[in-house]
Amino acid sequence: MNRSKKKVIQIAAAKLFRDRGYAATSMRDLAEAVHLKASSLYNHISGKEEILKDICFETSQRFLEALEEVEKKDISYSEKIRHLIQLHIQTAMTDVTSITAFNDEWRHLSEPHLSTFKTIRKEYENRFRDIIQQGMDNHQIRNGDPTIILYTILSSVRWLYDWYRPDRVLTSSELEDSIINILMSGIAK
Amino acid sequence: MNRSKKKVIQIAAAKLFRDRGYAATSMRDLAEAVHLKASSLYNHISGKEEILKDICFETSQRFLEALEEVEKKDISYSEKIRHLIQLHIQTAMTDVTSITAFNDEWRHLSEPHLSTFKTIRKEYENRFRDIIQQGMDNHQIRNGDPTIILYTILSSVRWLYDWYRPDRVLTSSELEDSIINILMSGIAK
DNA sequence: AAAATACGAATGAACGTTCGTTTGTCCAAA
DNA sequence: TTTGGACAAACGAACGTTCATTCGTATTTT
Repeated sequence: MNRSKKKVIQIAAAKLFRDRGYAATSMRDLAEAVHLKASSLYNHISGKEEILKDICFETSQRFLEALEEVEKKDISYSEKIRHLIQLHIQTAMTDVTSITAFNDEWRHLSEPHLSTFKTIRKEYENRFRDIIQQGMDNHQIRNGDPTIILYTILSSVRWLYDWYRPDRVLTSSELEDSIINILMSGIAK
Repeated sequence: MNRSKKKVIQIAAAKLFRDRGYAATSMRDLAEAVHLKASSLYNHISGKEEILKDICFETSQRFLEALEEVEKKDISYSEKIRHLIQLHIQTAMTDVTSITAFNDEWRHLSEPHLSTFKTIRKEYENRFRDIIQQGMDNHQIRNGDPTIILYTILSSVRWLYDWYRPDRVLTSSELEDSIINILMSGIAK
């Protein structure tokens, strides 16, 4: 039944990890956030790192699945890139918490999870970069170093989870359009 | 006399803060990095947070001074923005370490430093945003939400200090040109 | 229906470890 | 002779985690 309690802990943890970072979040902090004592947490999870591990791998799983779908779509390469940018923006806004772990806190994983995560992340980047490269080969994307383009895209949306809170006046699609427009067409007139 | 020793500690600390984060860096780790014992550090610094504080405020000081210079320059607004992007790229590459503290680890500051830092940072952002706004008013920059543009620019270079190491094949000016080109003109053909 | 059993969930107390920091001592340079 | 720097030892506090126990609620046995 109560599979939900683990999820509750995970979500509260993701929120704390975002606000204070993994290392600066104590199990007692986390316990308080879910109205428990620290010791009670261990009825639901096996340890602090398990939480981080679960968040990281669930998020990477979601990104990989979404990438897979984009790859399969029968659309132009620049349209695929558009979709992927959209994916990152959407994820940053709908899943404000997990993104932090995925982007920043994964380095606190210990082996063997750390290596596994790095491999998965590297694979995601490679496949994203392939799409950029193909976009260049097909004259849909301006020539340049695909790695620089990749990382610039990936990090250009990193401010969203520091900044974006669901109660903003800006709708998500306005944000989406603006950012995609900057990355695709630049800010200069 | 030995003001230099404090600087050595500060630089080693910045490096560790970048690699492991402030909270996950112990004074014993730091001591080892400068070939001292933990207790000896206190002959040169007053505590862990002082290091972080110094890094954060020295870096913000440098950014503010550079901004000031750009503001004074008699060039177009899009050229000013170009200069500011350049500033962030250059800083990320020449001062790989401090940037982390300035971008990520400042939140571990405690009051009153935290509030002071936030204020300074906010001021920097406001003046940067003003330049973007003026660029729009003078039809040099595409219309849009200046805040979105600001944060997209600021975070689009965030990958550099995770990724860039001085021993790369890519020269800094190649990197500069590429990133500025993406932000100013976009990636689409 | 009542009694016995099993189990999930929560807790306080305590564990060993590591944290940042302080203290007192020693030595070398000035 | 003074002073600055390095160090070992020790400090209380906080860390993640374990453990024995308790409570309430199902499930099974009588």
